[in-house]
Amino acid sequence: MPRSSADIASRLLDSALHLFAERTYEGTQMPAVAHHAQVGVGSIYRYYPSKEALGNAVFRYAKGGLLAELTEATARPASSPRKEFAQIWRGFTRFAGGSPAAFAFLEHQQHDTFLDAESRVLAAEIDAFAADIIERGQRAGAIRPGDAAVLVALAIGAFGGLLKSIRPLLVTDLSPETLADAESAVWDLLHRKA
Amino acid sequence: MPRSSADIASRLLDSALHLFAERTYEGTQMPAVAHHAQVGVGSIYRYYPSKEALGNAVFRYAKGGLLAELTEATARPASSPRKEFAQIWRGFTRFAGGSPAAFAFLEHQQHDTFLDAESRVLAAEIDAFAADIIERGQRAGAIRPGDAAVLVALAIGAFGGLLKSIRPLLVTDLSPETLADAESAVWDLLHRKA
Amino acid sequence: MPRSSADIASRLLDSALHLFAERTYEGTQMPAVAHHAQVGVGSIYRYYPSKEALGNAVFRYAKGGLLAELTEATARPASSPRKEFAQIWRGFTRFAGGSPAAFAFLEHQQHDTFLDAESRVLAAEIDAFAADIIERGQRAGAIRPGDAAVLVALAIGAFGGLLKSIRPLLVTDLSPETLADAESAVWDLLHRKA
Amino acid sequence: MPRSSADIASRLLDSALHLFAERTYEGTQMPAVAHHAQVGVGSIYRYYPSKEALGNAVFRYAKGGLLAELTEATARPASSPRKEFAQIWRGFTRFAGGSPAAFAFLEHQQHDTFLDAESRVLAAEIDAFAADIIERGQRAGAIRPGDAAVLVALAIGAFGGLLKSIRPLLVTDLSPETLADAESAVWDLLHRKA
DNA sequence: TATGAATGAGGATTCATTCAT
DNA sequence: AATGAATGAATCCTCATTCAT
Repeated sequence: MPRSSADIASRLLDSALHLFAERTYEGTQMPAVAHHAQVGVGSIYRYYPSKEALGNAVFRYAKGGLLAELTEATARPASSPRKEFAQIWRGFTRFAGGSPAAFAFLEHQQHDTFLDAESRVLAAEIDAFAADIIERGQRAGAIRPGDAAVLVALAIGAFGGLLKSIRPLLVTDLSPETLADAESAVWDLLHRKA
Repeated sequence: MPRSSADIASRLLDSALHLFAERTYEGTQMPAVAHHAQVGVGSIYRYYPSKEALGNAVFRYAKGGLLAELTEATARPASSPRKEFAQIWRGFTRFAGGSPAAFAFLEHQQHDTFLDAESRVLAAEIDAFAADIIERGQRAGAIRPGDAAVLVALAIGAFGGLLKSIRPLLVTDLSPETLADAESAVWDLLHRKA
Repeated sequence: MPRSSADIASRLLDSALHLFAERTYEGTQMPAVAHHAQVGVGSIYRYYPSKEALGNAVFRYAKGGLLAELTEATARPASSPRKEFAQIWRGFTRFAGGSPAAFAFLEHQQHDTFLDAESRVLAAEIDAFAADIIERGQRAGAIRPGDAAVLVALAIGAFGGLLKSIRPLLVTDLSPETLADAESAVWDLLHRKA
Repeated sequence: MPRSSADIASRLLDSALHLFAERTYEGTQMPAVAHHAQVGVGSIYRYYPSKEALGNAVFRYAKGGLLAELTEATARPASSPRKEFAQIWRGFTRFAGGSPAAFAFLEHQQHDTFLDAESRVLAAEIDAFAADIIERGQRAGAIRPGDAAVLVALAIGAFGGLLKSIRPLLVTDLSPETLADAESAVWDLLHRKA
């Protein structure tokens, strides 16, 4: 089972993501990452110049994954705001189901200690993406008025809360009914009542 | 102005809370806590046997503060589930406004690394308290059916998201209108539609 | 035998000087310095922020010691250039005898890797001090003409070579006759022949 | 343009010499040597079993070069001790001019950490060669009496000091006059005065 | 034969904790 | 009781050396 360079780099990314998600960036030691990735400590530094760089790579990997999922989920035009919300919900669900660690890691609030400028830009992009959808819904009269950023925060917060409430953070452990109930609850949070 | 024991102990708690909220439990050094509390490093150990103990004390201090606020907010019986929700919302708002650091700290997901059994019990109590209120509302037909824990998670998550969206985490920076809008949005999340 | 702060700082300086002289700055490990000074590794960092800072402190300590010795040796005016040379020679001899490690360390050529600006200034001062004496001797007609810096380099180089030739670098191991012979040889190197 | 084995081995030697001279043996990394020699790191180990072995090879290469230069310079019998000294001086000058790095490297004092027995023998040979010349001069009454080793040390030290005083260590940067002046100064150091 | 990615022991530095004052 | 200097285990990172290609 020969390991290519890309292989090692990505295994390091995955290992770091898992450990950071579980025990915090600060609480994870480089040797632990190496061990989890089944690689020598020194090898980490061949791919990432420092722990901080690794932290940023992990952040961008996770955030980028979410962005990709959302982009894909909303690729085909939805026939109604409710449908578009369903697409988004599905994107989040798939992302959280496919990469629970990535979702958990992004939920952490302590990124400020190591994020660099580029990472912050990416984070802002996602926020803009989400705010844009909300604003379209508002113009269509389907979503309640008010600061789009606030509505985004409420909705994503709710989704995050839902995930946090289950251990380990596996959406797949939620029954389809529970998930559907949660979806309509969050839709009601956003929806403009008649 | 000699300082009483209780004085030092509580200043340490406050300082630790602030720093933990800002830079993570793992990312905060004991000397930093001592410095912030204007106390010698050695003194910390007269009040808290270890960093872990301090971390748990801080957690219980914060969680206990929230519980107290919620208990007080719901002290007088509410005339309707919507009113009771308003009480709860007010409790959260007051708590987050009065101790932003405490709220921020509780939002961190990484407590698992240092929480002891007693702290976990306290955390469970709050959850039970919240679930109980939801269940009462469900029995009264005012809150949508479904797993109460899930609804709690969604609502608290939404509130947390709202707070996270503003920097620094100061509810007091939100306009009364925004806050009111958010409150009804979250109520709609919980409310059983006709 | 309680150890004062100044005590530790200076013992660290001495230990580092000895080890740097013996095995190079690069070849000396911080734990070795700590061990030699009978101090914990961490303590080094209470007095010197980094190995580089320690290296510079050692350099300034050694160079400053030489400057002090030379200043003292030439404190009282000499009645002739030859007498002044004898004073200088005595200064070097006393310095090399009293702090063999300091002399040996200064003879190393590899300081460039860690010296900071302040250290370089000090080094330049000594050079100026020496050049000044040579120039006075030249004006008095006692020292051969030519670039003073070159003459300084030749004379100090000769003295350094003398020291290097004995192991361990102890001037005190040289017989008074040998030392006197060397002194007149170096004087002849400088002296203007009739 | 495939490179022969000897080619690689000698380029490694040159590169190592340059880097060792500039940044110390301890301060030079094997990858840096490989890079400078435009060779893969692994290749070093095909020619030199270890860094220590490379260090010794470099030392012997440099010291051997000096010995060769001196041997050649003194090949034809000199008509007087002063002429013989001129030959030696010329040998040193040519060596230092032709291989500044080699000369600089030999001036380092810290070889003790890695020199093996064979290298020490070679070093002793050079010393003997020089002492022998001095002793012949003494017997001829041209050089001052005293320990030959001490005189060698003084003279070579002076020459070394001269070189050190210029940056970068290039004899070729010294004017012919300065060089001639220095030569007679050092001769006066050795010369028996009437 | 030449390479350079992979390794892990070793080096500089940090920080929770102790203890003499 | 309060302090903060001292400590050394633990952390991040480097680099001599190996080995599969």
